[in-house]
Amino acid sequence: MVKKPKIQKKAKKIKVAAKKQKAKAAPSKPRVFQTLRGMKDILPGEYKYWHFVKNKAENFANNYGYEFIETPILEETALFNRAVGGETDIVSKEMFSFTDRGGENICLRPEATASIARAYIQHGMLNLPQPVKFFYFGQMFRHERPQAGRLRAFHQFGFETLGDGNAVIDAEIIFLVYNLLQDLGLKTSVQVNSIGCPKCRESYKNKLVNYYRDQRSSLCEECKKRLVKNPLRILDCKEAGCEPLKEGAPQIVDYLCDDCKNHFVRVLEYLDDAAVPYNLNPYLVRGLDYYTKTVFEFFSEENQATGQKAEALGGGGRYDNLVEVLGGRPTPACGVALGPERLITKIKENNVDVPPLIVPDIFLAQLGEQARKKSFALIEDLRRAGFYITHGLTKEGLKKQLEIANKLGARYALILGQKEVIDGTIIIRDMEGGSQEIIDFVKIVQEMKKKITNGIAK
RNA sequence: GUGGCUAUAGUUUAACGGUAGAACAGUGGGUUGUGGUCCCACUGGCCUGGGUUCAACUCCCAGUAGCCACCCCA
Repeated sequence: MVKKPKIQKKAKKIKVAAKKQKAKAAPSKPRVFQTLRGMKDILPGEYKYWHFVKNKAENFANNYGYEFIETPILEETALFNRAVGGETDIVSKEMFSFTDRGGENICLRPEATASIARAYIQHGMLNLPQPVKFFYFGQMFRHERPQAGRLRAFHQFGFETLGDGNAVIDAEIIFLVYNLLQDLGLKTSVQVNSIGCPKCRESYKNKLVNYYRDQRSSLCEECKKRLVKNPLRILDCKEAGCEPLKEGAPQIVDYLCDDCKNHFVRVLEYLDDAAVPYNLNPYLVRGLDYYTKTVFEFFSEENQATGQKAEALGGGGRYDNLVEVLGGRPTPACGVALGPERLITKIKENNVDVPPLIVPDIFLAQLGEQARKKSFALIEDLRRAGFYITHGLTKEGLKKQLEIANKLGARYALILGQKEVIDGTIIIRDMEGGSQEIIDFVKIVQEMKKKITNGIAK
């Protein structure tokens, strides 16, 4: 390395000093904050999509008899350890968990089913008529590397049925979600599998381990570990060495016990009867420990067609042992979760026609102080009469106000100026055609009722 | 968590080792009582920190964030 001449060094020093002084002289602006990684604001422009999805989901919940429930976002970390499983990815590497001021080990919930099972037990809901059916919608948190459609703070909504082990329940949930997705304008397909109960799964695991042990050398490193820890997951692996092997692997459906097999067959029969198209996927293994018997995932259809690797729009299954694992009485249950962010992405991609949020029926424009005062009272009258109304009370000039009315998409503008105040009249302007009529001020509410209930609006 | 790509007005973007132009949006005006078209003007920007250089928005490094792949799932 060449040493710099002294003069240059000196110049440098002066420059740095100058910079420092500049920094002092001009007090730096406060820094601008931004959302944490993987978290985002839902802005008004985006909101109609959220309203669309949430609204439809809530309607389905009502129609299918699911009651609304909200559980806290913070829970004891141990809850998920126990329910979801300490070895699962979600718990072992994706939880926002920390020790709070009281020394308690708590976390932001990574999913909702565990909380719902907890609530069911805590509030003695086994004493309610069974099954108990819940609908939830809320934020979940997973500390993952974010990208489109995978966030650290994201939403899930879902349907859970506790207290009934009948296969109809599984089918109904799949059917419900299938219909909901269609109603949202999304063509989807369902993949279904059964992973049996702990008993038959155990015997299947042995078969699977035997099969793979013979080919151990072709397995990837990860799968060699899985062979011991969680052999079912090997079926999920996409490594070049592992993937082809699953062709010859024993399939769990062939090893289900009578009870599990019957259950699965019945689920499929119900789906057939309801004409829900589904694909049997013997390799579908869900990543949460609490699942038993039926498991399923929903994908958008074009992803299947193009073979593009798809994120699931939703998934779920039966979890007959969860309540017991969490200290409750043995209680069969089944549920599903969906991701509104992903649904919205698809809705946009498919150009689904999403209705705008409330558009004002009426915009009231005013000119002059007297008119403004009179308008203030009139707006309230119109609101009470049930109209969606906005106004330009803070504005001067008609042009400006009509411009706003136009941008908002208001159907009618009411114009109240000095002239009208003196005459005791008001102008109704049809914003689409531009035609205007002058009405007696006292008759305006009645007149608007005529116009707007006459099928033009709402 | 590992690897790759990216970062310029509110948004989408252009150019350049000598500090930046556009379109759309916003504001004001043309029209002080009439919107959606048109015309004019204005506002507003190089993610942060370091380094190389006489000079960095530009090159290098780090941080941060976004996107992509893996992992996994919503």
